Amino acid sequence: MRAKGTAAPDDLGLEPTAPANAKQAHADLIRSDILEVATREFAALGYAGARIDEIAAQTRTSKRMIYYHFGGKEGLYRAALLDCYSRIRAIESTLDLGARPPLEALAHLVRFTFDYQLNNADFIRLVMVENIHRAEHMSAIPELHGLNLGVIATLGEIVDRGVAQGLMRRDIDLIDLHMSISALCFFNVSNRYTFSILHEVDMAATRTTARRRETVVELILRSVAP
Amino acid sequence: MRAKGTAAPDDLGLEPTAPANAKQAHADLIRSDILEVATREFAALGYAGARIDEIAAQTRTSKRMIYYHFGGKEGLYRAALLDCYSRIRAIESTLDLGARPPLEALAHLVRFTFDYQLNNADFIRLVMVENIHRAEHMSAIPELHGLNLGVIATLGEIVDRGVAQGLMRRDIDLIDLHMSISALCFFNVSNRYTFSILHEVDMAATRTTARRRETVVELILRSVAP
Amino acid sequence: MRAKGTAAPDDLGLEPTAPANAKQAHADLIRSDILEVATREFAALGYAGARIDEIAAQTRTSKRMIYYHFGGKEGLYRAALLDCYSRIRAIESTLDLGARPPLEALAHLVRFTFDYQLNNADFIRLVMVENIHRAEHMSAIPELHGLNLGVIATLGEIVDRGVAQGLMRRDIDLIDLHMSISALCFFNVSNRYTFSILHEVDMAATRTTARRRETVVELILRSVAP
Amino acid sequence: MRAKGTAAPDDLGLEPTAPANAKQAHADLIRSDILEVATREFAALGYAGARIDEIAAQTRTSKRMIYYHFGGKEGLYRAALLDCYSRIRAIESTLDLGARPPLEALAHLVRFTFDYQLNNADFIRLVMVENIHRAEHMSAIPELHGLNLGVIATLGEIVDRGVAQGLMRRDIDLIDLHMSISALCFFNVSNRYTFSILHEVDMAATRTTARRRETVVELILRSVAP
DNA sequence: CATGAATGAGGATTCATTCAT
DNA sequence: TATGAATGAATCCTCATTCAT
Repeated sequence: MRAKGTAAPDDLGLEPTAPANAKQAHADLIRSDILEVATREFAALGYAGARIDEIAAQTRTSKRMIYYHFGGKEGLYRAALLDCYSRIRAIESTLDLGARPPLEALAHLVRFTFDYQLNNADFIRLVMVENIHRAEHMSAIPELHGLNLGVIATLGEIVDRGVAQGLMRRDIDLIDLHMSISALCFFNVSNRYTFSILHEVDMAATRTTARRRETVVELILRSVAP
Repeated sequence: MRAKGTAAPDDLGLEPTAPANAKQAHADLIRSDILEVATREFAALGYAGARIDEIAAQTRTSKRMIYYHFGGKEGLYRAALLDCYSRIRAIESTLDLGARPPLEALAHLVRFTFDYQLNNADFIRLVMVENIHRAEHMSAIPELHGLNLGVIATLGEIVDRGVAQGLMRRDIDLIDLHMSISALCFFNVSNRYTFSILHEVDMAATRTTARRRETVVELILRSVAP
Repeated sequence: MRAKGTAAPDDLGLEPTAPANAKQAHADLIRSDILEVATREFAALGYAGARIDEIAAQTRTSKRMIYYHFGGKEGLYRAALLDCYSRIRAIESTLDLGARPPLEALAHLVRFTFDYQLNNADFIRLVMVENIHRAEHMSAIPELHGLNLGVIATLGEIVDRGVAQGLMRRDIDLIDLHMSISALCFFNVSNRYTFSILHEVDMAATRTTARRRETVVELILRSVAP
Repeated sequence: MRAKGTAAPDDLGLEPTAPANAKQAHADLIRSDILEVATREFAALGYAGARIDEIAAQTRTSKRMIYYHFGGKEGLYRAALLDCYSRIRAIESTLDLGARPPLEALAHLVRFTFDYQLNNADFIRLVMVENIHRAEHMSAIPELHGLNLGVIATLGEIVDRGVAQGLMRRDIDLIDLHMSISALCFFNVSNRYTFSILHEVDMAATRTTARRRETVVELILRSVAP
């Protein structure tokens, strides 16, 4: 399908190398511009619903550049997906939870996760889109395989300390715990629209959101208590 | 535009009336057939990704009949959505939770929700699709507005009894509680594919699923404890 | 194309025979009902633009009846066309112009034509539709061939008297005269919309119309003056 | 929806700018080609009756290009309409009637109008089609609003001179006069087919046409006489 | 790199008409 | 006679992608 082997997608690694020169820097800007629009469009309309023409129109460049840099619609979608995951992982790695007491660290992690997902709805929606497609695109991106193992390790350190201090149960399954945190934070954004209609409430309201965050924190803290 | 006699989508109401005659019964069968296929296709490919041609090919009727009975792609999608919600509501109303002790009733409700969503992945995926589209189709289906208020009421009775018996906290927010249950059950199905890749586990494995169900039950029970 | 030889179209002769019985009378009512709607729809949307479904929906009967009585879309269109022409001919034959002085008779004929066309815009539009289709449907309706020869004859009597009395030129071509009358009256209705836009006036305004009628009368009278 | 670069319909303005380059020149040729065929087809079959497929088949390009350049059936129709009106206006502006004596100028204008309409039957038919649709497409083309006011002005100069020289009545309404000219010339083409059948004559015959032209000229001249 | 033009393969939708009861 | 259901053959339109300059 893709014409020539544009190496572009592989350039989207997690550590952006310093641009060799001004030309490369410009190219990076163009890529960022396109990716930003693409993320929004794929998140808003799904993979099939997004339009290359529309994405190009919202960019400062032309449709031709999308094909040049990303090879096609699928390449663009994959790049957007990888870009989103790269961002969150980069930020997560700066959390420095080791310095806090275990329960506080856990609460902090939950709040961070809650807020990040709340403020990055397009990322959440992209993950939904990907799940609808049974993660077939994600499967093809090696960088994403096991990407969250680092988060699990971080969680492990917190739990280890919590158990050692008698503040947490001994039989906590880390993946289970992470899944609970993710589920409770994710749903808040992912199902906002249908939930609002089914219950005739406004899930996007700020007050609702603030209360919900604390509910989630407490839920998680209770779940790890001995 | 369409002449008469195609109130089909409205016929998908919650109380299916007995077909007046053999002809109508046949039409109902055809509608069911189409809806079943449509649900699967929309769930698998999203709204834009699903193909009317493909849906028609998988039914016993022709593409033309889809337009006759449902008016078009959007009408079909809406009908599928309403059908899914109607089913779950119908089943929920038979749970008879009032006969059980409060904590057991709550646990039963959680297990039922968990299993139903696990066994009706297409429904879950359809809800995801709808959220990607900001519930714009759902908004246009009056029957769905406030549909879950009944579930909230049921939950309220359980909590009332729980509080009265000193088994539950006094300050439980019903919608919050319902949201937690939904989130924990939903995620399990909705994010199965991406989660499996990010953590290099198989979320669909039966053992994993069984353990997860009990984790969720315990999480909820702990959350309501005084 | 048409299934069986429904004799219906031939029944639409110019002299409606007295209905043999109540059943026939009912059938006539149905035909009238359908024809009225059909005339309006064909006039409003053209032959191809009119919809059998829509026409049926506006009648008190069903689509099936259109096929039963008129055989199909083309039969219906032809019947509507014939019906319109039959009406105008029937009315024209009651004008009794012979009793008036020649110039007055001519003026009367012009005013009648002007008003009739003004008040029967759907008829005018149907004639336009037919001309767009190069009168191919009309060609197939024998009753319409030479239908206006009677009007020409009437005009001839008036002119003969006018010439005899020295009130009109000797070299008047009757068809030419009739065409001028028709043209001036027809245009008023047929080109109302485009003319209004091109000249930024409202041709449908009552005052405009009244003045225009007298302009036309005078134009014709001047044209026959010796 | 459509990305950029397809301002084609707007390019059909009255003053065709010189194509910037060879590529654009080619595109203009293609647009002309399409427009020519479209005018013919819309004129022959009406708006709904014309087929995009058929139009495409008669051009040197593909159906896809029609959508690219004109956006769709309606855009194509509008472009054809605007094109026709632009042509006639362009030609009218070269008539140079000011150099002739008033009655001769008027006669010349009538003959020109008569001949132009006779030789551009597709234009006339397109105007009919537009009137059947109550000029809804024309309304949406700003360039056409008040387009004929220039012709009225030209007519005004002639009449002014005619009145000054005592050759014309003082109370001539310019729009009325223009309407009479238009009506008499238009009918000749527009109602050719039905008129021929109703009167069993051949309105398209050359001799008939030549005589009719002089009849119309005389009619108009008589109408302005003092 | 940039841009307008071009394209084939599909995809949603419509319509006149017929059938079964 | 009346009505809902059914249908095949179009018909309009869209999309990802490529080409020429």
